[in-house]
Amino acid sequence: MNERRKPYPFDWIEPKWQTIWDEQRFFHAPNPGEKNFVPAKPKFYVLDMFPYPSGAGLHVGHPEGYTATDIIARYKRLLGFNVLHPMGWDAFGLPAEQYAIKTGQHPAITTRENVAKFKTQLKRIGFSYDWEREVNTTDPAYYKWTQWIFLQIYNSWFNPETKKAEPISTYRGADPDSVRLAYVAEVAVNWCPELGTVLANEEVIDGKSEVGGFPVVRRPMRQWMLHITAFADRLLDGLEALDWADSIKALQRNWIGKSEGAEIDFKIDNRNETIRVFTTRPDTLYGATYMVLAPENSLVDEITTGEHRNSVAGYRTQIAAKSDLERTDLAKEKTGAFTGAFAINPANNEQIPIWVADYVLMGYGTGAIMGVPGHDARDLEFAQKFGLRIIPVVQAPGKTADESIGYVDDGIAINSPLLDGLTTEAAKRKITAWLEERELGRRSINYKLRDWLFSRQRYWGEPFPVVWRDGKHEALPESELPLEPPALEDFKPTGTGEPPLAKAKDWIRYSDSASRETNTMPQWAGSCWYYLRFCDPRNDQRFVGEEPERYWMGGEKPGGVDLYVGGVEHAVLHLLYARFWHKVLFDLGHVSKPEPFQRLVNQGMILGEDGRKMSKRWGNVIDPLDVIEIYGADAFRCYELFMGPLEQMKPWSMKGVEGVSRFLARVWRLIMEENQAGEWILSDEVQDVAADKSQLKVLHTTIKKVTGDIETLSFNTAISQMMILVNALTNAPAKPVSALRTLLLLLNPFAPHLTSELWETLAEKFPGAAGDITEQSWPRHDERFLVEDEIEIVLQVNGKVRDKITIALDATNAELEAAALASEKVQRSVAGQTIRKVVVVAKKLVNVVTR
RNA sequence: GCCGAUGUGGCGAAAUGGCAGACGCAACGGACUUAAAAUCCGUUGGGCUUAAACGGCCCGUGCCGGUUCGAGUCCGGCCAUCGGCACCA
Repeated sequence: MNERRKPYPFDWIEPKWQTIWDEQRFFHAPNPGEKNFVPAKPKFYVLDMFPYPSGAGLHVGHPEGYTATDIIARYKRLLGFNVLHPMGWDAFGLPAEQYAIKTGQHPAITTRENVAKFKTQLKRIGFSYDWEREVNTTDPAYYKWTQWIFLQIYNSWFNPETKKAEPISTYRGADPDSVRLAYVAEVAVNWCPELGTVLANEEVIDGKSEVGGFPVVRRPMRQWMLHITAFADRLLDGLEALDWADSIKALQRNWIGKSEGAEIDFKIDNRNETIRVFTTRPDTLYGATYMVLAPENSLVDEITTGEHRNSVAGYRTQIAAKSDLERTDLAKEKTGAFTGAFAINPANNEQIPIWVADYVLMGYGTGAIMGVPGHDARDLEFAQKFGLRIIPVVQAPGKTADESIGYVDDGIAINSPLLDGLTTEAAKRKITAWLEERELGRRSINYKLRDWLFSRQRYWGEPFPVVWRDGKHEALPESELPLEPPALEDFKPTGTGEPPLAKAKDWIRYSDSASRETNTMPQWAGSCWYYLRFCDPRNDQRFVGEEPERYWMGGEKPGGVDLYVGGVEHAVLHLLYARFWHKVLFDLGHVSKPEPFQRLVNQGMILGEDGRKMSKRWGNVIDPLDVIEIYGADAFRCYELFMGPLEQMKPWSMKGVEGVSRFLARVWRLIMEENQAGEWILSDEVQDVAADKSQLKVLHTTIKKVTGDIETLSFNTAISQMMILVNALTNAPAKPVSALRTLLLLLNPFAPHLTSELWETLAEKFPGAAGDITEQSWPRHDERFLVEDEIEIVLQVNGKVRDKITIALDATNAELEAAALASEKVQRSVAGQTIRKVVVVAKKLVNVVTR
């Protein structure tokens, strides 16, 4: 596109203002006590999920949320807030390491290059970040504090009395290592041979690695774990007071997966041992006709009797050989093997067989269940396949006992001497109390949430500040932080499960008697607390200064960050992990708030023009810089949000960008015109005249709507309303400069370059508005300009519109009714019918009812 | 299977229980132009009625029912699409 065809000269306006903003530090937010800090202003902390700087650069999906937050940031500044709006880099991670393996280039170099690229792109869009607060998780000055926080976690335990994290020194037990919030355990991990690392459950999708899609197998390994499950209840309860979408809260609740029930001990027949099971339906105990142990349950070997040893061993081998994918395949039939052993049902002392089956998972509950085929779909299927007894013990409403087999909801207890006639709820209470009295069981709560597998066998991550001595781990002193990873030539996995750091023999050797931990932390670590570091990013004494933390994370609500915007893909893990760390830091007194993020919004994905997910494969990826080249950054920003509601998934459309670009050009031409020489000069039509009544009405309607819409993040309708205003002003022979200035202010958060330039141009000819547009105040609407003397009233007959009349605003209901009945069209519609009722809605409508 | 979200013109989408489709795109017509682009103005849910215009009428927000003077919006029951979890006892 050549110079002449640009709808307005964004190509020089945009770089001009970006330079001014940078040089004059317009968007730098000083901390309390620093120069230019204004204590009287309220604070607003608006945060984006910081990106992983990949080699591919930004695509149009990233800036959607970033534009939304930037509009909020600019709007809040005009409203007189101290705004914290930072950006940084979540730069540890696999791609840079994989690239290093392929090319030998150190991940730090790749990361530096990618960060530079991302930063250039973000700056080109005109975001008002305070770049002086930029952080990078791979910077030793940053991960020093990531390691420090790990030590806080390591040096804490969860006190069940106070339900809080406390320093390990307050623990009175014999073995503190057994209760630390960071502990080492031999666990079955998701080992990915291809990546040469273990993965968290969350990083495994359908038995394959989330990154790369490589096969993942189960394998026991010694791993660092974080005891997040201790906080399950608080993570659950804390959701209540947060302004998050219900759907996101539901995802977290679902992930935590709290279920209440009972543990029940079944005595093994002829042995002095019991099998403990967890059930949410203790009321169905009389219907428990068999038990099942998970194949990995260590009791299996002990109890299996002679003639069944071969079949059980065979079954367990067969299951062990299966991948996770095969095991969780729902379509398959139930399988299992009888152990030959029996247990005693504590309710009725009946002997019931003990089976092994893979539909019972070792990782949930106790790794054993009581089989109640009458009222559990899985147990029913299993019992039917293996011919086990099925007893109905809960009667479904309106059904016979036999018809109630397979009924899994609440009903009335039957065939249960102690419980007969009780509702499910009452029966649960009674049987639990009965079991507790006899010490055969107890109330119990189970969670799906597992402890967080926190170690990775990688190079490009934070090393653990831990050394091993005589087989025991101990923390490094704080003075040795940051602990930097060793320089390596070869980043390849060792293939044995030993991390790449194991290759750095000198580095590992800490002293004659101690050696360093060679695992590194997962990528989640750095992002668990970056929002805190932004408050005080250059502090080298503390992970965040107390005063900046209290100021920026302050406020009346429990969460400190006022608005957090990012992709829904982080709805569970990142947000749960960050909340967990935050609660530990809160308990230990390091931060002032119990929750990190008060209001959370997930932006929807942007699809390609073909309606498919953007991907290289479809060739439908849109590069923001290509769009900006043709239409400018302001048009790009506006289109990102004009497309539709922020949270919705929606397809990209270049035609749509063009439409928005036309709108901005119309704004430009409201104020500017081309002279004979083809130069843009201030238009003669811009005059210092008062806006007329209709202009004032649309202007103030726009102020009101845009303000309300920004608050609710309804940016698409805010832009629509500004289009209406511009359309209304376009044909005015004289453009009142006051109205234009208001328009520019309203549009400024959306199109900051264009409006800055026009504001400056207006100021040259029309005095009275000193300073840059970003230094002005947000306009307020005046209700007086919205009301009219006369108002249009809709006349309905039986709910259908028949006529419209214009009538005085203050017309009484009686006058409205009279006017409606006088309408010729209404009379025609009601002719020959009896009027039964007339509904009058003041200032809106009159409905004449004849039925 | 469970949980959640969504369903409105040719397309992206608007609509405190009160005129369905604002605004934008696309399309069509007009003005300007030698011409095109750009720009400006106008038309645009479907159908019936009418020679045409004006006017009038009917239908229409995934489907079926309900509440209401009045339902895209509230309630009940389905269907479809997308997302999450998934043998979680």
